Amino acid sequence: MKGIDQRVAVFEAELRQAGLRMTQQRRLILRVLAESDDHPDAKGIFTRAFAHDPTLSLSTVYRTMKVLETQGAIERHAFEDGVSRYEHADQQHHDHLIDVETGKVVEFSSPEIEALQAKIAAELGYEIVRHRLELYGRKMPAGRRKSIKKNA
Amino acid sequence: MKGIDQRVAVFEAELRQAGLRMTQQRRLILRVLAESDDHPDAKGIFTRAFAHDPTLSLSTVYRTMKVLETQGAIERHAFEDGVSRYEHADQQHHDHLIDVETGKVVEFSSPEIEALQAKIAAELGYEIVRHRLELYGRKMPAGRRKSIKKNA
DNA sequence: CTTTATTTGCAAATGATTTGCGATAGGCCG
DNA sequence: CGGCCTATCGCAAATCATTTGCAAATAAAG
Repeated sequence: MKGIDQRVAVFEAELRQAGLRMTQQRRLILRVLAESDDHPDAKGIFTRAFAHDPTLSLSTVYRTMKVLETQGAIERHAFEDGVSRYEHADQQHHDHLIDVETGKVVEFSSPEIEALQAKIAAELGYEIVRHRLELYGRKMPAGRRKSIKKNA
Repeated sequence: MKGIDQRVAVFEAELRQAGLRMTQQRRLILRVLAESDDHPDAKGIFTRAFAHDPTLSLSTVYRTMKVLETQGAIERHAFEDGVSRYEHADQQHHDHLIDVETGKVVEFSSPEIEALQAKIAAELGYEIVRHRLELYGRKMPAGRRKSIKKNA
């Protein structure tokens, strides 16, 4: 858990510059987010934050998420379950692999896939603005990790 | 518009075999779907079908879509706007490119990307069950279709 | 410490999708 | 063809996640 205070400070500066305020609840939510290494949804964030401040309301969480997203401090994702999940944006771009059994989210990135996407879009006459790539998978029995053969 | 009746007949057989019934509304919705080459949502399907049968209800559309999906007759997608969109499933696998300006959906498929996905998943110890790949793009001025350079 | 515009909490409003229930109608039998 | 039985339908009410109106609370600036 290092760097959280700095991150909060940076965000506060951005807020100020946008004419917004750094409130107790925003500070708290920011902290909860920085301490999370998973992809919690609004209710999850609310629950964790509520433990520190029982006066916090769920709508404040939603409103704060929107502000954070607008400021580029977090990223919002909507996986198959439909709800919005969030993660702080201080990391490089990546996509997600979701374990269909446990719901666990694994991050990965592939320049090759990105390049292919750009190529495909270009062939169709488009340039990519953004994309969404989610793999839903099941853990393989350890041992045949390297065989990517056609035994699907 | 050919083959629709056959498609409906095939589906009717599948239904029967599952102990379900082929009703007027299911027939109608199936027809509307077969005649659509876009990716309509429940409301859109309802509107088109309602024009042929003003007694149809929206809940019936939702219920029917679930049945159709369970029977494997259609595929359901949820793009960024959140609503479920449907398309008939009698075509080979493909992904989607959504025009961010017009909302138009273009279909494409890329064996290379599929292969890369499988490879990445395998490296992480997973085998892919399914995936979701959506490109959100903007139409390029015709002329530089082939240049996929770094002029983003 | 006062002022003032931003935020908050709460409750009510949305919007998409689902569901309970009584009425309707397919599919099957005779 | 006439009925029976259960699947399905239409409708209204219920969910669920998320948003919003409004009055009270509170940052931030002077």
